This record gives sequence, C-alpha cells and structure tokens, in this order.
Amino acid sequence: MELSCKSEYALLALIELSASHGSGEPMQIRYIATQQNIPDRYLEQLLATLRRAGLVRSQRGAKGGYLLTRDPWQITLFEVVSCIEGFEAQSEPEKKKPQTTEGKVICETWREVQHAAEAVLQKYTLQDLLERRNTKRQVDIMYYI
Amino acid sequence: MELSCKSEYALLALIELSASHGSGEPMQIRYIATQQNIPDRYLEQLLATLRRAGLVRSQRGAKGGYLLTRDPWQITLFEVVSCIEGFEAQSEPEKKKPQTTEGKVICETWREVQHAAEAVLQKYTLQDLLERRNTKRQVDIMYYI
DNA sequence: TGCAAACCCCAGTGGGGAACCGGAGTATAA
DNA sequence: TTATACTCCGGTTCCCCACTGGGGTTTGCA
Repeated sequence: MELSCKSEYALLALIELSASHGSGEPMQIRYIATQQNIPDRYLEQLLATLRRAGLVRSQRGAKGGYLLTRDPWQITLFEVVSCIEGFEAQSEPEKKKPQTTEGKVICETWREVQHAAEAVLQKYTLQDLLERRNTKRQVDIMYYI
Repeated sequence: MELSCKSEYALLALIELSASHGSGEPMQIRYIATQQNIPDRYLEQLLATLRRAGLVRSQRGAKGGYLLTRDPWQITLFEVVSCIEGFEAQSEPEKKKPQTTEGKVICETWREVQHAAEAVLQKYTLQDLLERRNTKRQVDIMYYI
C-alpha cells in the first residue's frame, strides 16, 4: 500500500519532462535530479527502464537528454507505475502454488483490491498531475502576496 | 500492490477461526497451521499481533487456543490487514519531508489510490470470505460428482 | 580533430524488513 | 502434578530497495 521511492521518483521526473514537452528540447538527468533532488545515478536507471518501456526516448551526446515519446495526456499513471514496479508478466506458468480453497478466495478478493487501485491510476495522466501542480503553484503565489 | 505473506496467513487463520466460531471451542495454532500449511512458529507471532489488536483472544493451557472476540461479520478485512501491516500511526510529527510541489501532488494522488483500495477492504468481512469459501466448496463437490 | 557533455551498462553494497526457528517461561485442564 | 497449550524474546537467513562506482559509447561544438 506504500508508494515506492522508485515510482515517486519516476513520476517526478516525468512531470518535469511533461512541463517542458512543448519546447521539444531534451532535458538532462542532472537537471531533473537537482530540481527534484533525486540521486542522479539512481534516476538514470529509472529513466533507462522508462526508455525500454517506450515512455521516453533519449538523445545521446552533448546537448542530449530525455523526451517524452507521447504527449502528457496520453500517458496514464498506471503505465508508469506498472512499468517501474514491473508487475506485468505474472502470467508465466511458474507461480502455481497449490493453495487451499481459502487461499483462492483471498486471492480473488485481493485482485478486486488491486483492480480498484489500478482504476484510479488509469484515470489520471501526466497532464492531470501537471495541471494540479500548476494550480497548486498559483495558490502558493496567492498566499505569498 | 502485492499481498504480503503475513496478511495472507493472518486472513487464512481468521477464516479458519470464523468457521468454528459457532462452537465456542478454542482452536490451536498447530491445527490452523497444518490445515493451511503455514509455519506454526510464524503463525504464532501473527496471532499474537492480532491478539494485541483485540481481534482474537487466547486461552492458555491444555485445551487452549484462539477465539475471535467478535462475530465474523463484525470484522472487516481492512481491520485485519491494517493491524498486521501496521499502517496506523503515521500521524506522528516526524515524517515531514520538505517535498516539492510536485511531490505533494503525487502524494495526494496516491492517497486517492489507497483510499480506493481501502474501500474494498472495508466492505468485506470475514463472514463474506467464509461464505465465498463455502459456495466454492459446493462447486468443487459438484465437479467431483 | 579533440574533447567535454551527455547517455549506457553492469556490478556492486549496505541496511532493513520479511520469513522463520529455538528455547525458556507461564497458565490451565485433567 | 503433569502434559498441553500459549507467551515472550531473541536470533538467523534471505532478499530487495535505494543507492554508488566504474567503466564504456555517442554526439555537438570549438
């Protein structure tokens, strides 16, 4: 039930990328890392995972960095956390524990819990997070004045 | 998003206790453990946690064992997993990380996910699990014939 | 052409928690 | 009184998360 550090970092980075997505300029790991203070060598690995999943693409060399492959409203939070957390591929034919009837009942019920959680993650996109951040910033400015 | 072994064991044990709750007879750790094949010394610790949380009570000595303190329909799955997983007491004034605006947005969104999951756990009781087990057993018997 | 800036890959480490085991102690029914 | 159960406290093993390091390779630019 806890949000892992990994997923949080990934989401933070993707929000940052979403914000500058209009410009078409790639954004560097170093910049994102200092901006959200995430350990940069760690963020590098997360971005590599996101790249392999096709959510971002990278530009190597000087003036390189990362870019979203799709627009922010086309990327759901579910895609992000499921690729980072890696909960696909449990359809492999190895996890067959000979469980009791009670075990099956619990398992089914838990699937219902998971489904409810995933439904929430499905309905939000990076765009939504970005907009919420922007309105929140507006509020902060109002208080500041 | 994964159901921990701990919670699964605890739920299995509580289903077992629910099944015999009408009799008023206490049920031994050993019996539950072999029935659901759970390591018995481990189950002991889980039951101790449940006892401290007030979900079960214990009868020491010969012919002792564990009993539910309430009827099965009065115990929600949420109570069980939250006391086993121990996610209460984060209202302590220590977890205040100076997070960015983006961090807060993610945090709020995640809370919504948690809330959706908890809602499912709130609506089911041990009674429900027990009934689902019973109907499932009926089905198994039908197939057997 | 050189070189620095960026990404890429792989291999660790260490700290903490999950899962589990053992043993000595205590309460209780028979 | 004794066998049977729970109780308490500690230790162990294993694994994974978060993080670090040390090599690369690719690329823009002076």
